[in-house]
Amino acid sequence: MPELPEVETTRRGIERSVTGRTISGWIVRDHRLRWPIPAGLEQELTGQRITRVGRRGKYLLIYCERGALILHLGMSGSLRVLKSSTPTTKHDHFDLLLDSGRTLRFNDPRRFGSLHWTTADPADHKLLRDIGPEPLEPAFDAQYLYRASRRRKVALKNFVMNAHVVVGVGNIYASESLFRAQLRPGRRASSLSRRDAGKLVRAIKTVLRQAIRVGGTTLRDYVGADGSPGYFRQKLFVYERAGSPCRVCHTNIRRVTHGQRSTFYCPKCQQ
DNA sequence: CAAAGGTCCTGCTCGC
DNA sequence: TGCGAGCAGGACCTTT
Repeated sequence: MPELPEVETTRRGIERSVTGRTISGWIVRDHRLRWPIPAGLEQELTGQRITRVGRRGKYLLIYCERGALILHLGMSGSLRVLKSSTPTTKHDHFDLLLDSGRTLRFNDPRRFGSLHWTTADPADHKLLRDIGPEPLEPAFDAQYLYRASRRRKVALKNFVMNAHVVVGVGNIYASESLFRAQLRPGRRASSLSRRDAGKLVRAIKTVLRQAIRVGGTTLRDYVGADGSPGYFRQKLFVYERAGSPCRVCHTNIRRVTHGQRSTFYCPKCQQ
């Protein structure tokens, strides 16, 4: 999916168009997502003003006067700001109509996305309650990651992709961050030294920040709120580069599988 | 046919 | 023996 940089790009992309606007309508065309879109939201939402657009991990938070929408883009979801008269296409699941004559439209072919409504603090929601720190916040530091990795037998790659350890790092950025930190993805998490933990934390922060700066990574479906792709794909060092020479040492990049997901690394740069 | 950016849930194993 | 945490695998989908 959309990993953290793509979700953050979407957040920034919709922020200006929706903040302060009043919701004038709600249309559900296909309620089938990871969980069915809650019924009765039209009553709930119509007439409310949107106060803020936030993000927690890969979840977008659309705060309204009397509650908040919690939206996940899943593997193939995208959220766009369009004129409400724009014709719909396949896999358009819902429209959040605004008093500006525009609409927030969610499209998701694979239906792994989700939408929840809460009148409580989203941080207390079941989906968000127990997840790890934000990778770009100071709380995510070498000491935290080092401690969290003690006695953990999983591969480092799976460890950093675990949302209970740190949020927002998915398959692309896990491989890219481990390359930048010069660490083998298949190593046991427990083998991290304090120094390695520091390198990995810095690598994750740098990679995510750089990706956000260029609007994320577009491989297939992903587009930002204005329909434009992200440009980080051109900056990838290892992801989807199996068989191609490493951009640093020219050794061929390898692809292996960890927990049914592809992992890419340079056998020379990453030890 | 395989694989594609996510993550929740289940059931098993391991170690205290 | 019992318990909880950690871990692997399955499940959910459509498209290329």
